[in-house]
Amino acid sequence: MTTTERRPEGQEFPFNVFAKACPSRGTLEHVTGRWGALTLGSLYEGSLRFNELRRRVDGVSEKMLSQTLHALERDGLVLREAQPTNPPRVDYELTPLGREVAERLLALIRHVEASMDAVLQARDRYDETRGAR
Amino acid sequence: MTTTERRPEGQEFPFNVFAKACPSRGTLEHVTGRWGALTLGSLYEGSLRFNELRRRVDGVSEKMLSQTLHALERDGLVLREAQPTNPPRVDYELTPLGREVAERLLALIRHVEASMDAVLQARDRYDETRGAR
DNA sequence: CAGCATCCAGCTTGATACTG
DNA sequence: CAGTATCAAGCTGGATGCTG
Repeated sequence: MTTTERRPEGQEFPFNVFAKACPSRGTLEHVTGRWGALTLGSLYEGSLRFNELRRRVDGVSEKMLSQTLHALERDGLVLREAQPTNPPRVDYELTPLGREVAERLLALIRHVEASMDAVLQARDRYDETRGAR
Repeated sequence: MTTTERRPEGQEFPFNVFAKACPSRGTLEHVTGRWGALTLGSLYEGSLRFNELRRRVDGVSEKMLSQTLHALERDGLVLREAQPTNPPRVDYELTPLGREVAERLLALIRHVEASMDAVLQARDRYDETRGAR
């Protein structure tokens, strides 16, 4: 009856991203954040080394990539494998959980990419009608 | 042959979110941003007024919600319908395009929520092994 | 190669006050 | 109700320099 009810009966999740205090909101932000999304998307195609990732994710800084990878690793979405060689070699790959998440994420990304013509047209219309403000 | 090839043959999209300059990256950020995601998710269940949205999206400020709605409206994902009544009444709802995007987004959100037990366990493991640094 | 530590500019955000 | 305007503050994130 309350307005906070958000789940169909009998399928209640304990976690609700719409609630400020829910930890799922933090994980969603790691996943959908600017660099998190692109990192997961890149790793979906296979494991990559640090600097390979850096090149794939156009525009990411070393610091941000490192930070992003730590968050994703801590959340159990990315696996870090360091070879004790010289020079050092570290491979990053998705965990099974990371793969599931990345699949959904990529479905979203691909759909956004495929919608960009419509989006750009919508922007033009919007800017035209209210452009002069 | 180059490392920038990211699409299967014959199915090339003109927009690639992995490229820094691609406008799809901006739209993806509107969609997946902290408030964008929760706004789209809320509107998926039906049209809502400004302050209803504000209550649904726990923690959003007036300013951020307003800003978020503008971006989503401009991208053609949200429709703003203002009734010229007094007091004013404004309803926000998803466009067909917004609906398609929100569907993918919600699939992601639900999966993250459903994975939180595993995520929390992964965090515990991570903090335990490297916690003392 | 694969990072971490530090510094700091600037953008994002939240609070507050005000308008139609 | 449905916003806009303004301002301070804090966090994000880039540049730089250094380590193993």
